[in-house]
Amino acid sequence: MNDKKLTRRNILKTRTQQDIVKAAVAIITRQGMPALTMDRVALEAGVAKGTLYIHFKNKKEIFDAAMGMIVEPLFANLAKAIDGDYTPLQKLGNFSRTCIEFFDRNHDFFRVIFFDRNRIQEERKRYHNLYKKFVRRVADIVDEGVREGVFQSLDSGKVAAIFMESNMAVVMQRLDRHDEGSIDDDVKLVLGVIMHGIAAKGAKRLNN
Amino acid sequence: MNDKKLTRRNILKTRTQQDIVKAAVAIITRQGMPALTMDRVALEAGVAKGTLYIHFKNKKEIFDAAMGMIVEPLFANLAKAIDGDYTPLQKLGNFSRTCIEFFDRNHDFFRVIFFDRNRIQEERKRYHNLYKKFVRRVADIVDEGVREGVFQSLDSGKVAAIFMESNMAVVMQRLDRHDEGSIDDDVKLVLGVIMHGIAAKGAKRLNN
Amino acid sequence: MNDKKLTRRNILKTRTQQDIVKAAVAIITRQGMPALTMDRVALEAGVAKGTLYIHFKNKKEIFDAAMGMIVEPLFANLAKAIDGDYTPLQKLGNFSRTCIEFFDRNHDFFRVIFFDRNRIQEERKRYHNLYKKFVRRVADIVDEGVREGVFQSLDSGKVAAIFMESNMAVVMQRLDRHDEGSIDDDVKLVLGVIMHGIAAKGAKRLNN
Amino acid sequence: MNDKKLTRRNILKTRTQQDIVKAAVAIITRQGMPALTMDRVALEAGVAKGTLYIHFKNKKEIFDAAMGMIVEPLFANLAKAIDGDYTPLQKLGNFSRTCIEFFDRNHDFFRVIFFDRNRIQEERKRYHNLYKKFVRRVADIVDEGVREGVFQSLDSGKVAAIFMESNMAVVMQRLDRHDEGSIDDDVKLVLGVIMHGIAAKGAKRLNN
DNA sequence: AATGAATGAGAGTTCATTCAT
DNA sequence: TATGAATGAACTCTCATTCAT
Repeated sequence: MNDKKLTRRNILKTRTQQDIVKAAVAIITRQGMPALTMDRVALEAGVAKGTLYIHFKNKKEIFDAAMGMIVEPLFANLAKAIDGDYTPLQKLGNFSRTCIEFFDRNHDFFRVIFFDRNRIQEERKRYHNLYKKFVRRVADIVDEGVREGVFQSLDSGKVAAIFMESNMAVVMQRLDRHDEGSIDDDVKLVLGVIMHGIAAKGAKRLNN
Repeated sequence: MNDKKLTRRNILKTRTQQDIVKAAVAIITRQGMPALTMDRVALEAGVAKGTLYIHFKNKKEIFDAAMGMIVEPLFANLAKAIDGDYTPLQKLGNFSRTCIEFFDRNHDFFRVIFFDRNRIQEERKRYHNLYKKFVRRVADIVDEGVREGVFQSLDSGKVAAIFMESNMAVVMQRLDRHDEGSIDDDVKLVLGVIMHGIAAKGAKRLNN
Repeated sequence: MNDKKLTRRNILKTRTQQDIVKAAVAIITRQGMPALTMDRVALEAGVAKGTLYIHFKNKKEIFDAAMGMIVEPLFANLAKAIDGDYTPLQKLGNFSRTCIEFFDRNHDFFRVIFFDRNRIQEERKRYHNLYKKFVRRVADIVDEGVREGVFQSLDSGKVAAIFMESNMAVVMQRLDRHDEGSIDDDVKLVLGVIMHGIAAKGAKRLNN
Repeated sequence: MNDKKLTRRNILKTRTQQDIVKAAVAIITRQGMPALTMDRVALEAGVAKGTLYIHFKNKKEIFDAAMGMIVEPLFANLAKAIDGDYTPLQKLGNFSRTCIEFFDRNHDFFRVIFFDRNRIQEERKRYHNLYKKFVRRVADIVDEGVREGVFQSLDSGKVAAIFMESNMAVVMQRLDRHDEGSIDDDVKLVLGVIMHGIAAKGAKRLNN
């Protein structure tokens, strides 16, 4: 019993500590990350500013705890999704489902992170709008291909987004690896995957 | 004479404006976005701080101009890439090439934007590292599939990134559209595209 | 029994109080006076912060007790040194010995108090260095006088320090007494004492 | 003319800069060093807090400037006093006079530094009082010696202070040099100087 | 058009002190 | 008596913005 109490404490720490982290999450969710100031956290958590420093060494630790509270479950679930005794294809499926479910569950939070409803950083809004415009135009291309019978009939907006993000995936891999290899090869890679997927050539199709 | 003067003035004004924007880009590139302060921009541009406010309404406008200076060419090129008289497939290829070329050309800038070389905000580093860890684990799954003969042999790191970003693409579409439709369907969509691509079923393969 | 309990309590209370005071002394000695915070005292003493306020009214009282613990013995010994049945000269000798012995015994503590080993307040360091520079220069003057045969051959650094502090002694007496009397007279006083001492003119010399 | 202006500027810098330093000096003088906060300096100087950071990098620089404004002249004069073509004895005399004059001139400032009229650090007051008590007791010893005909008749308070500070001079030399040499020798040194001075044995007395 | 000193709100952090348990 | 979480004022420092020159 005492044990349980202690364990609980260890996991959730103090009520106040929880309140603070929750406050941080709420602020990020409602106002965006740049709004995360110690004053606001204290106000939202209903404690004095000094109290924050009893429970956390500094702002970074509060931020980390807030991110952890949101994001850690994702990574935990993701790990579970691909660690079991599954075929590679099943693993990809699990991964995909876990991702989508997770962001669905936390949509308020991530809508802010990604599209930031917040005041200050609305600079991105403009680029977000431009981005959306291009998604639409790529979707038009997809629709065009569907009409011409060269593409399958799928949700063209989502397909367009997949295509664009696939390019970004390759771009970021190049950036991160400091890889300045053949652009042609990477274009072929993206196009190949988008057009024909990664399934082995003789493999039978997934049943949808 | 007056004309000349005016022209000169216009050029000079433009020059100063350009200097300021260039300074902003240089600071972001070298020191990261949180280092973008008016003081630093003025110093880098070789003008007084007050001068910035003659040419730009506020910091946001300088930031926008800096982003514009970098990003606008991308959107212009992207537009060119898909506006001409091409087949849908060619358009996608053009789009892909334009993207990769562009980020390659501006890799210094975007490495900072994406991976945030700077000191203070290294909070993200942790999440970036977690992300990279998962890319590696998904790449392992891909390799596993290759060994089992169910996936083609491709750069598994890039394929993993494409897969993960494809999921994010769908997630963000859902977020943006406030679409809470069937998760299963979206999992199928992602898996379908990743496995078999979007090419119409009878279509002949791209030649690589 | 109740007696015993009370006694015990009294001892325990005293023990805790002693622990606190010892902790304060240790912190000052090791880390300097600005490091003397209630948190650190509590940690060092092995009690909770609130406990400090049971035994002492406030920080000042802890500081006073700590200073007292160190300095009181000096004043006690000093009193003993000059209270007995000695000649004036013997008293001065006792006084001198008591002083030097005392600071020797507590050198760690006073090196911090005087020379401020700590980081933050290194402002003083600069003035301390200037002071030391002047001690050296005055020592050079003393050495010069020795070579010229007008001064005795003594530890010129210590003599220089004695001379400089003698001036400060007079300065502080003037300050404390709000004495704005003849500067010439005080210069003569210092020079007279430094050159010929205070011994009555006919008196025979101390034997060294 | 422009030259003069520039020179002036270089020496005195901006008016505001002067105001700030003066404000710092005033605060130290009136309220003691711990009262030197940026808020108070700004208030006293009649500028905004942010303005302080235009003219000084941080608090330390303001403090240094304030100390410099007061103390630098002393060191400059002291240097002048001992650098000229004087006999060693004259140099000591010049030094002494410079010291006393200087502290007389800045008595307000140094009374605070030494005896601190301020609230917070009144801890020292107690020790200052103890110190004064001992000066009085040593003065009594001196008077006793005078009556017994072994000491000359001088201002016994100042002589007592000189004696006590001479001991401190030796103590601090020992502390600073980490010198743990013979205490007896140092007692003899102090007593010797106090009793007979440092003049060479055959030298003729100063004329007072 | 250009300057740069001045502003002032607000940031993160520290710490002596209080008080319910 | 002992605890330690909570307080809140005070601290140093940053920075976008204004404005007289």
